[in-house]
Amino acid sequence: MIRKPLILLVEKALGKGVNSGALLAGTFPPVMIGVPSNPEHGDYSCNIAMQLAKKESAPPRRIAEIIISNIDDSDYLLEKVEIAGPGFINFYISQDAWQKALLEIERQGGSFGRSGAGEGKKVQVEFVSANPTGPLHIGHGRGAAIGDSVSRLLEATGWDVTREFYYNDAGQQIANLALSVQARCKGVEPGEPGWPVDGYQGEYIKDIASSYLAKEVVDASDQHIAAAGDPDDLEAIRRFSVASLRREQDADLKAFDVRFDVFTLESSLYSRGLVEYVVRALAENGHSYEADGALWLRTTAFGDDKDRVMRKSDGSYTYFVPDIAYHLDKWERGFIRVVNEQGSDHHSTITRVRAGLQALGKGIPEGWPEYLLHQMVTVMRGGEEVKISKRAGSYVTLRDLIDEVGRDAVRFFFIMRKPDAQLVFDLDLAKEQSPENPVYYLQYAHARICSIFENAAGKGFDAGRIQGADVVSSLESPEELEIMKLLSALPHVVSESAANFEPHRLTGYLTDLAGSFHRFYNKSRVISDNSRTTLARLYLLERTAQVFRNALDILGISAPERM
RNA sequence: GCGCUUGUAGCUCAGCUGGAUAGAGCAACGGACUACGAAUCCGUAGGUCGGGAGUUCGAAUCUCUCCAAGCGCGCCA
Repeated sequence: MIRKPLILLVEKALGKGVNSGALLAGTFPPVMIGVPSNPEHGDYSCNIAMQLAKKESAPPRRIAEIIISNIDDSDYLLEKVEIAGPGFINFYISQDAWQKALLEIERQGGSFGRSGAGEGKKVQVEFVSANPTGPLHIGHGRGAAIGDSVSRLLEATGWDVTREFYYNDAGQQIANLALSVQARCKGVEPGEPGWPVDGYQGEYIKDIASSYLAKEVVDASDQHIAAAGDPDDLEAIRRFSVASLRREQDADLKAFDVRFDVFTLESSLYSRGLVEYVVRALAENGHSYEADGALWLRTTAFGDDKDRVMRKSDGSYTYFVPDIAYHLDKWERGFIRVVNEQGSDHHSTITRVRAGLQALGKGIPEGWPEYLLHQMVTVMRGGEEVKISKRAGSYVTLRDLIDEVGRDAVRFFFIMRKPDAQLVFDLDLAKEQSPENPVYYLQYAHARICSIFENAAGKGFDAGRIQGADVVSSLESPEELEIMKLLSALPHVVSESAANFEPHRLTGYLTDLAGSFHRFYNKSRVISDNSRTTLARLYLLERTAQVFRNALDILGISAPERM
């Protein structure tokens, strides 16, 4: 909000410098504006003069002088401009500009922080994509939180987002699932004769078996299945089991407030003939060959370290063939961008999927689709690591976590660190609703502001109906300025978060904002005998609350008015 | 052995895409409520940015090389 006009000022100054002959013509690097770590160096600084020193063959400080002398600050954005150190240009923003920024925040209201940068173009975000072989666990939770936040960030920057969930409803894992349920139907326990190799041992398998025998009906998001109740009908068991688990996962996602626009079933790629089509197309393009009774794709031609089997000697396809078919389908549905959010344990699929898409020769860009990988979550309970094993049935489910910790805290914890760093989830700490928990820290800030508004209302002040233009000039204390500076940074933080798929930047921003509010609160009284100061501060806090709500909304976290 | 990711204060982590004196929260110690929510604030202490070399005006950030951890490296998904 301040940064952009500043960049424009510098760019215009460069242009004027060229016109007057003081600077050499040519292309300039993009103007970068940074925030100095030392506040004495101004509100913003620019290093363009040092970057140009070589090209202009002039000392950076002289270039900086030329730029400064050509700056036309007609809107009185700047208090002063200085050259410092080796050639930094330090900008000191006028109080007037910070104060006026508040008026702009009020004007933009709920849309402040958002932008139209994506121009309404279509982007698909695929995430979670858990197979229906068990409830969602804590790892899926991280994927759900990151995927949903990134989707919201993309929406906030003007993209038309489709949230998509892909699941494997065929194949070996599902066969195992069906066999496990069947064994339970027949009263076979894990380890006993007749228990399937690699069977799923969790309690939920037993539950599905008894529901099946009781001929229950299951309604999942995309399926309506009535149990046959016949323990010998493996196909009926498979369909019932998948639907049952889909229903459970739907409920988990709903509890987490994560919704999907499209569910794609792997089986549909076969039934629509897409898998066969892809295999044929790859063969026709000369990228496949037969060896050892199998059909191979020459992925080494596209950067892989070895070729991969497409069709096994038993005639079935390996998982990555439907994956390619699925992504071709995404492309043909018109998504110029696709973001796949998944666990980093699947990172080896990236090369294969992209290789397959390149081999199809459809003109799909090499870097398409984009991938966003998150590292593993380790769960600590009682100071010990909880081992996650789906087959043994011992793991923390997402549902347990939400029930114990609360949806907002779980979401916040999952996104507060950059996705590619491992996450230690300390259950005991997260359950403890203490101030160590950063989500309480910032929700408290919002609740505290709302509480001030209530008090103000009791004294006849309506924080929502203050004429900002009349009072903002009273806002000039260091604490007030600190808040104003942070507020106007929101659009930049949102666009950077979205561009890099880094929701944690926004959580960090919110923690900073909460901190500067709490500092202000402890230092200054909002409601006082001085009505002009009171009105000005209420006006400032009204904008602050707005920014909390806008930013928390982009993260899918609530902004409670009391706690 | 190869690939991806990570390594920053005692612990958990930031560090705005190469900028100026590396930051925050916990934990430790010392302070602040007879007024708007003390779920808060202020102060003190705490560092070889894993080690080494290189690139340049300038490196936690880029390159190379070691060391350590996690995850991959199936005719599993």
